[in-house]
Amino acid sequence: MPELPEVETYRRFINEVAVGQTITGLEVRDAHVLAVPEDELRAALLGRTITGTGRLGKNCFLNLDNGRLLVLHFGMTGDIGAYRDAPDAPRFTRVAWQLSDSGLSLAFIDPRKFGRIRLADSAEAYQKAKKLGPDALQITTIELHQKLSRRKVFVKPLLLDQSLTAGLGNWIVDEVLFQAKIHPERLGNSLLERETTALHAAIQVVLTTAIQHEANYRHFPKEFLIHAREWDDSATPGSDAHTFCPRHPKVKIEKFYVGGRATYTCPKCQPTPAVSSATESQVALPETK
DNA sequence: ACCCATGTTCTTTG
DNA sequence: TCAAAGAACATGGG
Repeated sequence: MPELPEVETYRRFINEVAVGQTITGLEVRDAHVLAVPEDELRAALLGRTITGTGRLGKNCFLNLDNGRLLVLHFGMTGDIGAYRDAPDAPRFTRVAWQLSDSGLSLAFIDPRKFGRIRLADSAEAYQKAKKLGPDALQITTIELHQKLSRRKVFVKPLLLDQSLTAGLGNWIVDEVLFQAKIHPERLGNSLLERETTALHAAIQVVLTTAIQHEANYRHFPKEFLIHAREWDDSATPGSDAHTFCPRHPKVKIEKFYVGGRATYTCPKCQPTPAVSSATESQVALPETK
C-alpha cells in the first residue's frame, strides 16, 4: 500500500518522533530488508543525529548530521512505528533504531519484506542511482505531456514507471485516470494536451486529498473510485453500492488487467480507445467458454 | 488449500 | 533498442 501519500504520512511521523534525536542503537531482526551490510549500516548510523526528513516518490529520507541519508523504501507492505519496550515492538518489526532522548525506538515494519533500507550520499545521488523521475507532486504539466507524448505505450504502465514520475502506484493511477476520464489503455502519445492537463490536475487532487486523510482510504471523498476496489467489500458487507461508478449510479465499474496489474475503470467515464492493435486482437479472438 | 495483493527488478520473447 | 509479458521475491489474509 505504501504509495506517495502513505510515505508522506510516514515521513511526517518520523519527523515528529525522531528529528533532533541521536541514534543510539540499531536492532536488526531480519537482515532481509537491508540493502547494505549490517556492519556498514551500524557504522554509518550509531552516534549520528537525525537532522530532518525528506521524500522522493515512495522513498523516505532521514537526513543525518554528516550530510548522508538513511533511505527507506516500504515495498508493498511496509509501515513505520514506534515503541518503548521490546515486548511492545509492533508485529513484523524487521529493523529498529533506538533514539537517544525519548527512549523510543523507531520501527521499520514489513510483513512481506519487499521493503529495503539503504544509505545514500545525497538525495540527488539516490535519485540518479535509482533512476527516479521528478516527484509526482512536483512534475509540471509540460514535463508530463512531453514524457507521455514520446511513448507509444499504455498510459497506465507509463504512470506507474517511477523513472517517468515518482510516487504513483496501482490504485492511485486508477484513481487519477478515472478523475481525468482517461482510459488506462490509451497510448501515451495519443493524449491531447487538454487531457494531460486534466491528468496533471487529477494527480495533484488525488495526492493532496490522500495526504490530507493520512492515506486512510475509507475517509476519502465518496466520488473517489477507490471505494470500488475489491478490498473495500469487507468494509461494506452486504452493500453493492461500491460496484457502481460514483458519477453514474447505474454503470458498473469494470475490472481487468493492464500490464499485469488489476485495473478498475468506469466504461462510461473512460471510453475504450478506438484504435489499438491490442484491443483489435482481443476483439478478434473467440471467447473461450 | 488456493488465490490475490502490493512494488520493483530481472528475464524472456518478439 | 524498445516494448510487452511473465516471473520472482515473501507472506498474510480472504
